[in-house]
Amino acid sequence: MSVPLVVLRAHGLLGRVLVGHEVSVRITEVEAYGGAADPASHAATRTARSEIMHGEPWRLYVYRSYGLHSCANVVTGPDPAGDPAGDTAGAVLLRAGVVVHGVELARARRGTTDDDRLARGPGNLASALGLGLADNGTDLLAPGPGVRLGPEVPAARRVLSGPRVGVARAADVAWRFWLPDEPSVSAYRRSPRAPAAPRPRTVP
DNA sequence: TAGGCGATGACCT
DNA sequence: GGTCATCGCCTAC
Repeated sequence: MSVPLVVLRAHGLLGRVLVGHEVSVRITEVEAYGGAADPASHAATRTARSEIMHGEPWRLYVYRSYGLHSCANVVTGPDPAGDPAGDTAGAVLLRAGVVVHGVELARARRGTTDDDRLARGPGNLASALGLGLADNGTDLLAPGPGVRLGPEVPAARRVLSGPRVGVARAADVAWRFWLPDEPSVSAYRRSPRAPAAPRPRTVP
């Protein structure tokens, strides 16, 4: 079985720079979400909000969580190899990063001077970049000012993976990826609504 | 149209 | 470790 496109895209985004509103972040942690077949994905139910996930790849999908935090995703587009219908609307949630440009502005937006925590967690990352619902649908590859992705970077030599944070469904799918030895990577927390984790068969 | 939920994060013990 | 703020969506009626 081939690796889903969204997982390849998630790996490719690690180490890449996302330029926001006068702040740039090097991405250190991501989560992959499949399309209709992934019950944890917003694309599992096709609604007005998730419609963008079924559209063009490399668009920014911003949604609001708990009424307080904005979370930013990169739409990866259909995966013809993964679904004969080509209708697996994948997206990669940007979970954490390191501010590499505009640190002062990011500190002001976040209200902290702890640089490791400026973009730690999806809500904080979006906050540091100044991303909001107004940025939803932005073409991340379009040249010029505005939110966009920096150039591709060589694949990371080592990428760690684990279960996705905070999801109630498909909570044990290890589609969370992060770079080792990065203090900006957020801590794992299982959703209280997720069923109990399977007991590991061997102790590492 | 009303009610409930959630891909969070900060704070408290 | 646990609790809770807070509001945009989604679903059911």
